[in-house]
Amino acid sequence: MPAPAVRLSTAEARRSLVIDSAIEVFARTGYLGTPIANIAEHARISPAYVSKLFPNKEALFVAALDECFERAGAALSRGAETSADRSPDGILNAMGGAYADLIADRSLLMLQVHAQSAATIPEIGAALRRGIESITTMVRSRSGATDEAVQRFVAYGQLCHLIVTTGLDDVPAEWARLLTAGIRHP
Amino acid sequence: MPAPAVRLSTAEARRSLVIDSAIEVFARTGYLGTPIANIAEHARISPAYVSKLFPNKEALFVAALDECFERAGAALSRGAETSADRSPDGILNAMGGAYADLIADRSLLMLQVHAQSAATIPEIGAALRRGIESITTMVRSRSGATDEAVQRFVAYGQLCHLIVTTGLDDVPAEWARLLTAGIRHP
DNA sequence: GGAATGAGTGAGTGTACAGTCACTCACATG
DNA sequence: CATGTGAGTGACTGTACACTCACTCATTCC
Repeated sequence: MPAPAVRLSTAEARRSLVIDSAIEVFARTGYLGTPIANIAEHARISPAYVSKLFPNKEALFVAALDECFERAGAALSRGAETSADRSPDGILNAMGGAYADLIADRSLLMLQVHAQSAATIPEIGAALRRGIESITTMVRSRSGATDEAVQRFVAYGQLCHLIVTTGLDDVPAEWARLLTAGIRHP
Repeated sequence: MPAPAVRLSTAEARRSLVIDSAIEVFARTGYLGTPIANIAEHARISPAYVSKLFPNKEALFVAALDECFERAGAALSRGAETSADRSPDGILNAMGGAYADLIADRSLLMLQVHAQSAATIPEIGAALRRGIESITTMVRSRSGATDEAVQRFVAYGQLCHLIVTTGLDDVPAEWARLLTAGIRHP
């Protein structure tokens, strides 16, 4: 009978689901702080099968990080497309807004922070550089902004990471207000 | 007279030495990635005694982080004092230079990155906020710069962290040059 | 029906590590 | 010399966790 033309591998589907879970759970507790078993539980799968789908924990983290940058790039791209103001600064601004929307749940952002902390593991450092490269080049080419403006865009993105990791939003003090002023973030 | 071969030191002196070691070793391998035994070895002391000097690993990390912000604050303060240009921007600039000198060895900087990754542990998050508060308020009061300029100062400091953790200096590519351009760092 | 393939797991194994505890030894004081 | 105090440690305990392996079960194909 007209069975599916291509035999779909359920393992591939599982891999995607596990990566989704990995992004969420790694983001919460970090690379070393997250047992594979917690990711397995979140994906409603046995720990043994996670270990069968990925050669080791490091590879799973890298896969999650890659996917994270994939999504961030897509969001920035969408932001650039839908910007009403077509000037370089206008497009940069729209991209910033799209990024802020994307990280309304903090998983993508937190995963980057954890990756920075684990960047001495060669594969993780390499994945991080790949991701930053893809973001940087895309921001530059899609906005047409100057090098200085792109650098500033990234710098304020990093400030945003600091604000979120330390929960500065909820600190009712002058110095905290100073740091968070005008920064779009969750 | 001739000093005895083996000299017992006071617990207070030991604590300082252990904190020095902790800054260096934690900076290299992170909070969860660093066994207490490695810090003990670096301090030429038994692991058991480290556990006697600090109630637990978390407290040791917090002590190291506090000391790290202490040193950073002192460096910024020195930078502000010795600035030839007494305008707010000139002082900010001098502080940036002093900070860049301080983190020539990357320990202080890396420790902050690891602290961000471990900030969900309440005591570590609190220590991080304390440190950032002290830096921010001191930069503001010593430089007399506007809120916006202080915010920018911190944002580019965070960019500097990104550059160091990912080793962007050693990446010979256009996008990497764009991000590192004009940033003073080790 | 029955063989082959591949999804998925339970029950381990080995190891690393935080924290403890009973102890030894250095030194100051009377 | 005797004794008290505090520096410093070796040996241990309990636990958590990455990864393995022999296995079961469902589906597909002949």
